[in-house]
Order: sequence, then C-alpha cells, then structure tokens
Amino acid sequence: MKRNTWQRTAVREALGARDDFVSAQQLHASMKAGGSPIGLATVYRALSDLAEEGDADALRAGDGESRYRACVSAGHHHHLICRSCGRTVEIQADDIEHWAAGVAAAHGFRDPQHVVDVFGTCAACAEVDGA
Amino acid sequence: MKRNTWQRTAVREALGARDDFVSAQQLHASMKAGGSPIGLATVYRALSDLAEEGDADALRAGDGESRYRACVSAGHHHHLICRSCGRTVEIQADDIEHWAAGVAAAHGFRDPQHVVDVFGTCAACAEVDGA
DNA sequence: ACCTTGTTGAGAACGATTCCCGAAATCAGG
DNA sequence: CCTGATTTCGGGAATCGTTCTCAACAAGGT
Repeated sequence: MKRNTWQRTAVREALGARDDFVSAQQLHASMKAGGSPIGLATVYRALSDLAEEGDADALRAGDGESRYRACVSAGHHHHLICRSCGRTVEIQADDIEHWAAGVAAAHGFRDPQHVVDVFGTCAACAEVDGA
Repeated sequence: MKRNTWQRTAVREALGARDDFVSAQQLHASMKAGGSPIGLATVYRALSDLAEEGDADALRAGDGESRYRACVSAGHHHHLICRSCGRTVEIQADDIEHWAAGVAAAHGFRDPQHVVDVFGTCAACAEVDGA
C-alpha cells in the first residue's frame, strides 16, 4: 500500500513550484535550504515514484544527472528545452507518435516507446550569449 | 594537435566491428579479452573523442551507462533500438528534422538539436519473451 | 489505542566516469 | 636517423550521482 507522508507531498510541491527540469540533488538542496529536514534518499525515492506514476517527467541529461519536472499535461508529450537556462516548453505532436509507431511496426518491433526531445537556445539566452 | 596512436585506432575498429550499442566498459572488456592491453581510461577518452568528431553515436540509456555505436551513415539520423537485445536500426526521417526545426523556431529557440530514439522489442525478442 | 507494515534518513556501498601524474610514444625538424 | 617538445597512455585513486541497508518511525486499518 502507498502511504501519504508529508515528505512525498513536500517533494511533489517543491517540484511543482518550478517550471524547469531539476536534478534530484538540486531539488533536495533547495528543500533543505527552505528549512525541510528531508533526506536525500527520500527525495530520490519520491521522484522516481512520481516519474513512474506519470506525475513527473524524467530526463537523463548529457552530464549524467537525471532531471525531473512536474508534468503539466496529463497525456504523452515531448519537450523543447533551453540548453542554457533549462526553460521547458511542452509539445504535443501527434505526427511524431504516428511516425514512431509506423517505424517500429515497419521493422517488426513491438511495444514502441520513444524519446523525442528538442534542445535549443531560447531567445533570452541567445541574446545573452551574443552580448 | 591530435596524434594517431594505435590505441585510438583499436577503439575505432573495435567499435566498428559491432553493429549495436556498447558501453565503454563492455568495449574495454571485449578488447582486453581480445588481447589488447589498452586501459579503461583510454577507451573512455577515445570514445568521447569519436563521439565529438561525429564518428560515433552516443546514447545515454536509462540505466546510467553511456552507450556508443560506430556511425554508419555519415549524416544525421536516428535509431530504432531493441530494448532487449540492443539490435539497432538506423532511421532517416526528414520529416522529423523539419518538425523539430519548426517547433524550435516557433518558440524562438535557436540552434536546435534533437534527440529522437525509438525503443521497442524486436520480433526475435518478442518471441522469446512470449515463449 | 494497537498492531502491521510501508517509509524514513544517515551513511555506507556501488558503479560509471574522470582526474592525476610519471612513463612512454608520437611527430616535426635538424 | 636522432632529439626535443608535447601529447597520450594507463593504473589507480578520486569524484559524483544514485541505490542500498537497517533500525527507528509513523500511517492506516480495525
């Protein structure tokens, strides 16, 4: 049975309060900074639970850290992520779903899942870079 | 200046000899098994060099390991990967490129890069599973 | 309130990757 | 073919993110 602890709630809220991808460590640090005595292991557990239940998106970045983000839209979707500031835009793309399913089927693959994320430099960061 | 050592060549060849994604550790192990006295650190260095030069694809899997694969097609492409046996199919998908570029542009993002990989269970593995 | 059982948290354990640095190898020039 | 400058190697130690361990604790049902 899944129990309802204040720790899980705290993680859920802390994640929801941000609108970009955060690593487990970052989240833990900011919760601690906010006065919560929560443990690191618990944050990890809560985050992977959230990801498993579909309430959060997990994303393994290039630097070896897993990043999480509260899921706004309930359904399946993809992300447009600023590689500089981490700002994230959720994207619906039915075409991609169909394409992925089609490609998988064409090669005899079953139960297709796909990872589709677009990274870029958002307008704001591009200006800073250029400056 | 980049020097041409037999170690780098060995890594390039060992990677080219396989047609699926391998982790640095796996590659190092198989090279050692093949009699090469190459060091683990060197394999890591060579692989990230190859990835940087575009001669290899890097892919960070869900289990925390980076996997590499020799790039067959020179251009940009995506992969269809069996989550069970690791067999990989390269996919060209111009539609995706256009879509990604369009999405990025629509949100003011510059210099778009995208990660598009499809995972599934290939026909062979699906049969084994079902058996 | 009580008992059962999932959860917590501190630190240890772990595995992948990177760093360190003396030794060896490579390339360019003489 | 030597020589020197400089890169690369390699083994082990260090680092870093993540997971595990386990005793103490707390949530829920009754």
